Amino acid sequence: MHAAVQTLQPTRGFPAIAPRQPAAPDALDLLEQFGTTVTVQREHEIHGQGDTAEYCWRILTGCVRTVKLMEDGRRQVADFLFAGDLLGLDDLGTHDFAAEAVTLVTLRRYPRRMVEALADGHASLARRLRSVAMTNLRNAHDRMVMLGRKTAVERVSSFVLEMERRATAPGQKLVEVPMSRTDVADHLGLTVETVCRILAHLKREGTVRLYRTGIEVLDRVALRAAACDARH
Amino acid sequence: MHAAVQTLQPTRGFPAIAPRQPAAPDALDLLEQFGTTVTVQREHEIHGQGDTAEYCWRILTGCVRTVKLMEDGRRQVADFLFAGDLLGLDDLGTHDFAAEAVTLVTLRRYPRRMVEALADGHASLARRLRSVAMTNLRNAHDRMVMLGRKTAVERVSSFVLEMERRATAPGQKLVEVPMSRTDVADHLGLTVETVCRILAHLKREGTVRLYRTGIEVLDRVALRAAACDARH
DNA sequence: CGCAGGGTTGATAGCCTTCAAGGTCTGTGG
DNA sequence: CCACAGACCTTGAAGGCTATCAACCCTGCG
Repeated sequence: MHAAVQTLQPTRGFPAIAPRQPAAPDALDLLEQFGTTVTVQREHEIHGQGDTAEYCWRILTGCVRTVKLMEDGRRQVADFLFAGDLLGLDDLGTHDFAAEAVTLVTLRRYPRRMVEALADGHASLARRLRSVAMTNLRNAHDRMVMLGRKTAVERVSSFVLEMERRATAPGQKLVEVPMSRTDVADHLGLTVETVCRILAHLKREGTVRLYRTGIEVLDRVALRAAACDARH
Repeated sequence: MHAAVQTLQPTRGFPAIAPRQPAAPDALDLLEQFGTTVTVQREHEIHGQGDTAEYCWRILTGCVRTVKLMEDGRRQVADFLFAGDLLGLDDLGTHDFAAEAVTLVTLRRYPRRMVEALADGHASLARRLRSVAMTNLRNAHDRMVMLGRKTAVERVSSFVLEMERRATAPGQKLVEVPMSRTDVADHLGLTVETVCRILAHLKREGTVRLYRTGIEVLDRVALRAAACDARH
């Protein structure tokens, strides 16, 4: 959300997204003195599934996906994270999913041990950590409804709307969609082909326009209707 | 909407399940002085979706379901809770789902305001609250894999195994399944008919035996195989 | 220029849903 | 005690949504 900016040149490809609250005081600032800035190349791992949770991160630029794998290779993308989002705070001793860089990513890294220690002494930080976990839990519940009860059209439409909300640079019309169709499919519990077909359908209907790494929403009303009420 | 809430003593009917850690000191004990024991009749609401989060609860006996509803009536049961489980701790200002009694339920109720206040002064409680939220988050992630990537047979098999782990009285062979087939279906993202058919299938295979309000696992190896590896 | 990987589109198959009809159990009232 | 109503459960048949399989396109890159 704001983070003292590091000594890094802007990355090409994926634009930094402006923070929601430019200069609000945040209990997480307490961590700043223990932070280190790191970069991770695209498609590289930030942490693995089952890794001991030594660090947590705040995303400065780029896009991260959190992934759970089944033994036979079936994959579920739990979430996509963007600039300002937090990663790895809400884990017990080990990370229960892998985190991978979708684009080139810059992160601010904090030792979990320090987070825990500081939280013991600062109730405001403890509250903030709880709030983060609860927000993530709420999102997880929404996603359970999506995966359990929504049709393919509703899932894809919901996804586009969520990306519009979370991954659009201010003043931009274009929704950044840096992840592959496979990533989207594994996030929505669908196949690549189904995601493609539904995006093509939305395009034919004049609801969206598709670009190389982005989507433009042309008819937000129609998209919202498709997101919640695709069955007639 | 807090129907049928009354202070009362322990009920018979649904057997109490022994807590995991009989006498371990628990930071949540700090809340005990602010607790009230209440009962809720079966099929009555404990809190509604969107209610302000005034209270949280610990379940003493019975079974609770947490439910999210879509406008058109589609329903997702996020979780089933049993004796020893906590409810409503991991919400922000409002509950983002409803909690309903599946059976007659007895609860220990605590004011959220007190929880927050105590947590500010007791780091151990704050840690415990974080741990609860993180455990729930982890479960939610597992459920996302189930809903997004598992087949119907795998979901039902996983469900039976989970109930065996969470809802079996110690020394009992019978897995208590107090919720209706509809509840199970809405939990697994399936229809009632599919749940029935798959249970019947598992019965024919000799994997389980079905009773009125319970299931007996006859072949745990086969069930585990069906839970993770139903595709050949 | 050829190759590799991702994206798109088409045809077919299959899993699960939908629709329909009985069956079973429980609580209630005669 | 028995009959009956209603809710839930079970099973069958047919259809639809999405997956699977396959081919082709497009783009970036060595």
